Amino acid sequence: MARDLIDLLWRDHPDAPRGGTRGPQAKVTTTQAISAAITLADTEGLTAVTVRRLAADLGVSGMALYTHVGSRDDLLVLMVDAARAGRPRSPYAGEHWRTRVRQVAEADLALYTAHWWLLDVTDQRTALGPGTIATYDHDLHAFDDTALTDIDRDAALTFVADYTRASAQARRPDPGAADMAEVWSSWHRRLAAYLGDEFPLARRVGAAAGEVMNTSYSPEAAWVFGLDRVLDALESLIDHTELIDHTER
Amino acid sequence: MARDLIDLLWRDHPDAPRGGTRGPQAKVTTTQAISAAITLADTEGLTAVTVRRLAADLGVSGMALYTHVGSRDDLLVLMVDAARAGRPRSPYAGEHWRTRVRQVAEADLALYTAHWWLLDVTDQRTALGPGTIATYDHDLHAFDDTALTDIDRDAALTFVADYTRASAQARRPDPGAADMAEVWSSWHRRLAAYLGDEFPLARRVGAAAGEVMNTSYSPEAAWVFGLDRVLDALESLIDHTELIDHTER
DNA sequence: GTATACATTATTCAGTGTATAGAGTTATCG
DNA sequence: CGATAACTCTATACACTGAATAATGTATAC
Repeated sequence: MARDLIDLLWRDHPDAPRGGTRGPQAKVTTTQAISAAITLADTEGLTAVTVRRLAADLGVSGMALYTHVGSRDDLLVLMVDAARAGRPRSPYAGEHWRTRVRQVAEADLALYTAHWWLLDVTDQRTALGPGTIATYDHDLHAFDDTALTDIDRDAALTFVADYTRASAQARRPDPGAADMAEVWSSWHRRLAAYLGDEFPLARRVGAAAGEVMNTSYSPEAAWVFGLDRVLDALESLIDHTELIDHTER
Repeated sequence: MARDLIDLLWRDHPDAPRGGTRGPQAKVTTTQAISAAITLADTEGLTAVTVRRLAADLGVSGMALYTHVGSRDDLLVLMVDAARAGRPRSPYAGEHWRTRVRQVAEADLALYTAHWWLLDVTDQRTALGPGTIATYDHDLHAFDDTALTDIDRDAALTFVADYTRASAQARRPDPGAADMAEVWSSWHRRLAAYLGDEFPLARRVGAAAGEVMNTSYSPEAAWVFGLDRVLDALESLIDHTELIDHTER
């Protein structure tokens, strides 16, 4: 096989080119390879998703994967689209755009939480996949009862998505967190010596923020609060647009 | 050598451990290696910064770098801190926090624009470097005339920094952009066939956003507009804090 | 029954970061 | 001065990575 990425992304579509019937039956399918790669990435991170390792997990040897997937980069795109396809796109609960957009942001954050490696894939070609497109369409509908132009609607969604991505990045359980703690405990004395009396503000604020991180601080609260700020920002845009819309007609 | 990262970060500090005087004179210094790595990353991207390639650029052979740098991961941290140390931290022009924060965001964006690879380094240990700390301190002072608590001040700065980072990511000149155009031109027909009549909203908005991207649209305008939204969001936080501050005294 | 199409495999190549061992150079100490 | 210790640099080697090639095996189509 080694079909084009676009055809692999849409492999469930009726018009997608299917493999011929001749030859031995394939031990694994593209879909199986992708889901095995996803569970592997979920448990051991994206760096564990090597061709050999994934092939071993599938009981197949190395190069056999290239029959079903094209390249490792293509595999990553397929993984992202499969993950997005699995994100809930249930009908919106609330009537107001604010509750809808909040719903979108929370579904997005939940997706990152379930698959942190999504933060590591930046390949633009994911935009061509059915899962990504379906999600994009669904999310855009959150702004249905606003007067935003198409371009502003896209920009607004991007704004929310970027905030969500940044928040997810901040909440991400760092596998090197233990290492960082170790690094800190062995170096903070020397760092203090280097700092001396300089940068009192940075030291005070950094210490406060750091303590809050390590103790009773709820990332959930920070997330909700920040999201409210984002929604406030969008509200000013949306109200402004409606105003213009009314006055110019 | 192979000093600890913390000592290499603070290598210009008077108390930093210096190398002994014995042995042959070093062909390269840590600082030289870092700046060579930065120019290499600027021109060819971070993936071009391999140990062998950088060593070749310096006229030195592979393993010699480990005398001055410890590991490639350490090198990346040193590169980031050096870049941050070079960011202008001029005294603030305006009196109002809004102009100050805008100044910070724009300096940050300029730094990303000069060194796109900064977006690729996520190592937490950069927080230990003098350049990073000095920048953090400087940026925190932008909120000096507000009543924000230390924790909120840190959160506010993070909010701005995250928006700037996301904007930079969006504006980043993708080296695979030509490839993406090629991919698009060879696949958009097939994609259209797969899409059929589905997702009309996504297609309309996506087309509008895509066209705007390729034509007369100014990313500068989007940046300024989004930054204004971010500042609006902070304003509601700051005003609210001052209100509480006044009433509770 | 033979030709064709397909899946899978072992082998191989060009990369990567880095551990190890050694060679060469220079300041310091007896 | 000569020996030693400290230091830089180099070559070699190892365990990885993604991927190209060619060969082997297997099922369908004619």
